[in-house]
Amino acid sequence: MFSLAEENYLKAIYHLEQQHQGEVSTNAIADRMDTKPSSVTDMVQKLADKEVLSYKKYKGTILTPSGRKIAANVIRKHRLWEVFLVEKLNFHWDEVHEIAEQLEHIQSEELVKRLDDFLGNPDFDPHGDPIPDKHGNIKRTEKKLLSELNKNQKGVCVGVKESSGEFLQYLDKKRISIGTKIKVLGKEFFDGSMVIQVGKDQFFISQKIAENLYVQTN
Amino acid sequence: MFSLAEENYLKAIYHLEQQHQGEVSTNAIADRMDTKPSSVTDMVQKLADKEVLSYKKYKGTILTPSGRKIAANVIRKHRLWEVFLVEKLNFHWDEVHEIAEQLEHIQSEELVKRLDDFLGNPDFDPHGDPIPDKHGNIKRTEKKLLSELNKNQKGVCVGVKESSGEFLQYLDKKRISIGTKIKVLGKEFFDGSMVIQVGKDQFFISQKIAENLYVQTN
DNA sequence: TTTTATTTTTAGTCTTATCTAAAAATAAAA
DNA sequence: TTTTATTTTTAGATAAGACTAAAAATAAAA
Repeated sequence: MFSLAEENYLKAIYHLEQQHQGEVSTNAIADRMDTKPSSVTDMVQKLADKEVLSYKKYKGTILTPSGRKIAANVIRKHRLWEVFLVEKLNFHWDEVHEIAEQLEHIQSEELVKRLDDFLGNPDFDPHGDPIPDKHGNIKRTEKKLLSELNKNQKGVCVGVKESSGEFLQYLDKKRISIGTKIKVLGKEFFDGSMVIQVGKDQFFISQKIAENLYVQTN
Repeated sequence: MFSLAEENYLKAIYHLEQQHQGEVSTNAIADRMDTKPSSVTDMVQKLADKEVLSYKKYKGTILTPSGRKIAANVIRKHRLWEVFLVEKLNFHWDEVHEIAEQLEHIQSEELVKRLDDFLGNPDFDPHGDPIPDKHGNIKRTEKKLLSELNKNQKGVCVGVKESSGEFLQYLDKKRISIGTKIKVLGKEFFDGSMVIQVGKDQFFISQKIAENLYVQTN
């Protein structure tokens, strides 16, 4: 059994691993968790003893498979609860994070199973982030076309299919570039057009645009 | 803001006040919370400083109105979550206590408000216990113990005093739940045992059973 | 390759909530 | 009313998780 603090460390390290690929530095963890590096060192040594991560002094840490599974399960619960809050309690997608941050620590496998079923076994949370399955596996989607995304899914722009000047100039005007996050707010099935969110701007795009933008959804 | 431990103390003291009417002893709190009396003394002094209860050495403690309100709110959340678990996630009424014990500490007024609406503003939890309103007021009903009824009197089951798994499972076996009509066919004054009618079944129950079932007679 | 800057760790302290053991107060019994 | 038993409190210790300040290791710059 892991304490609330331990779970939060594992979760933070998991997320940092995704971003930076590989070992995570003490300072990076401290930054993300808003604590001091010395506190991180203490905790990381404790978690290394529990064999949920491997740690070498001054060399950073990396989760073990068992640590990764625990972290993924916390994230699973977080995202399932976010779905509950938005879909069932009608919260807005920007109001749910802090509450889910508490709910993610409720311990009951049965509860998670039933909640998952109650919500219709969703694959994504309200922000479009994928929900890990009970084994901690995330459905890792390779880059896809923006046009393949559905309502409420989110992606990061990783490339373009067509690279004509007109198209790239259009993207510049809309402030879309490699690394830009895009969220699908609505999708019209008749003509494949979309309403998307880019930064704080929301606007309409045609299917032709959406079919020429590669996004990554994990 | 009160810590998880503080909330649990307030809740325990609240329940003990109901039972014993008036000041609550240090030992009683320790018993209920499964801690040592010395720990209780420490916490009670701390809570007295915070003015949620009043405490005089060796004389026991009693909640202040503000302490009582906080306790009632924790109980409100506990019972609302129990309704959620049973009504929405199809848990059985003997499986929900421990999970609700965790959920009751989630901090978000908005969440409670929306949960309450989502559940249809229930007045009672799955065990028949009343759910305090947002001000901490409880709708007090005229319930009595089945053991107080005499031969030929009738009542409707409205709650349980004990809610251990064993007892709830016994009731299931006998097909007794909230709303079930019960008629006393016979009562043995020597040991308080009864013969009762539930639906078309007639059977014997011990005094211990009768003392843990609440009924309403009007 | 030194020197300087940055990162990370260690050592020691603090708070919360718990415990044990002993002392003090209250209640019960002789 | 004195003695005995019970309850409650105090004193001191411990564990988790955080902090500050200083030391050690690594990385960057001269």
